[in-house]
Amino acid sequence: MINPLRGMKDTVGEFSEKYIYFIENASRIAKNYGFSYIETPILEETALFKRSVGESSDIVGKEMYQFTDKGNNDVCMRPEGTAGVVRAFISQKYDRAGGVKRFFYHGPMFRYERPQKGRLRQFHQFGVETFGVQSVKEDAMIILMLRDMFEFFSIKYSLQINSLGCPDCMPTYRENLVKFLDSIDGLCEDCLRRKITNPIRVLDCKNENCHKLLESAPMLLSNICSTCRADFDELKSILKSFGLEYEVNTKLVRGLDYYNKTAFEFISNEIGAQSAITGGGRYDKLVEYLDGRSTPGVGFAMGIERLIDLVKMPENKKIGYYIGAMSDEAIKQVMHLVVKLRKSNVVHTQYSSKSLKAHMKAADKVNAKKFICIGDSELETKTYVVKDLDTKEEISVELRD
RNA sequence: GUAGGUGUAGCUCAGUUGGUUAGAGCAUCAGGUUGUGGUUCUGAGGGCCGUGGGUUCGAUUCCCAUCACUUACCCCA
Repeated sequence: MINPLRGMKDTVGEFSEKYIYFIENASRIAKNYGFSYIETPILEETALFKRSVGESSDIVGKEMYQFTDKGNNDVCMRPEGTAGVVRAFISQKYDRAGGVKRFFYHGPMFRYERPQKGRLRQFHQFGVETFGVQSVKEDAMIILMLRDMFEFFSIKYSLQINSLGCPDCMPTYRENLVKFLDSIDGLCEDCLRRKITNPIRVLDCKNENCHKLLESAPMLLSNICSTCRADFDELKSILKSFGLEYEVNTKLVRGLDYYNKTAFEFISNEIGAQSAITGGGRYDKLVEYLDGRSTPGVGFAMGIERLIDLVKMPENKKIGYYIGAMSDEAIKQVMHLVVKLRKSNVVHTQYSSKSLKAHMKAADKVNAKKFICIGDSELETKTYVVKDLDTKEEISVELRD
């Protein structure tokens, strides 16, 4: 027997029902907010992710499905969605055209990691990206849209926000932080490594000892420039005016190199260790890094497998028809009626003749609302009965060839 | 890579202090005297007890290895 690869799952059964429901409704809400659908290739040049996500991140460093294709190109399967969308934005020359573009996307992403709860090697993200809006009002609007989505799906969350600063204030802060880190002893192994590769992430360490050592570390938020500060204050005041609760987490860091200014995470405490169900923020320099004309950007990505268990589906109502045959002669007649009704209804049927009782049981199983059964007497009288399985009402209908 | 947990029917799990024919619930299928359902009753099918080796007269059970799944660390959505 051939099994699926480690960390790969089939989308079937209850998961597929929920998946479709999620995608349809998240898409609908995104459209209400002015986003339009974009789909980019799963396979991209490896350089795209090295330059955008950043070589210091584990994603690029050791988790990419990377290989050389038959044309000798260094390619990899996308580990995240933003890089591809930004690449497409530039490829379409939207950066030259100017103006505002809003996109939403969804689909599989690939990271070669050890699978655990809420983490697969092939997983699915839903995300949005806005290009060409410098105002932090867009950041706020995107966060408000997420609130709409989570409310629609009845998902409980908490929101954390932070500002990562900009190219004017971040480098200075980073230097100060490294100086501070050099001055202390006893950091864990991971932090010593992070000090070199991506010092900001030391702040995020879960090791208790490191936590203590970092209590007197310089904080990002108290070192950002006046522009960043003003934007962050405006973001907070907008969220407040919409009654959206948030927590400022000065240690919140995005794992991807391209983020600046606004960073946020939606967190659930009901799903295990991988509690971040959505992460996002601003990336004003990314278009430029990827050789486009400088264009600000902001967006988020949600991990669908992480939040799908929290999605509450509406109760399924009885819908459509069940049509059964009670004699072999009636099967053909049933098939004709089934095909006719399927032009505008969900219709279930079976190709074998069964007792009326057996058919009714089958109709209940598929949750049909209307029930039709055709046997010898129906063929003889040229009429059949449509029974409503909710109201138990029956109406007689003429059987035509 | 590291650490813990789990592998028995399609699914969820019992069980065997080592012994002939391995159980339950759910699901599936067929019936409950000629054609009115959702709860019920009866019956049937379905298992290399994860794989390989060891101990033993005998292993699904004990020992070793291995693989798979799972949770957690790292990282991230």
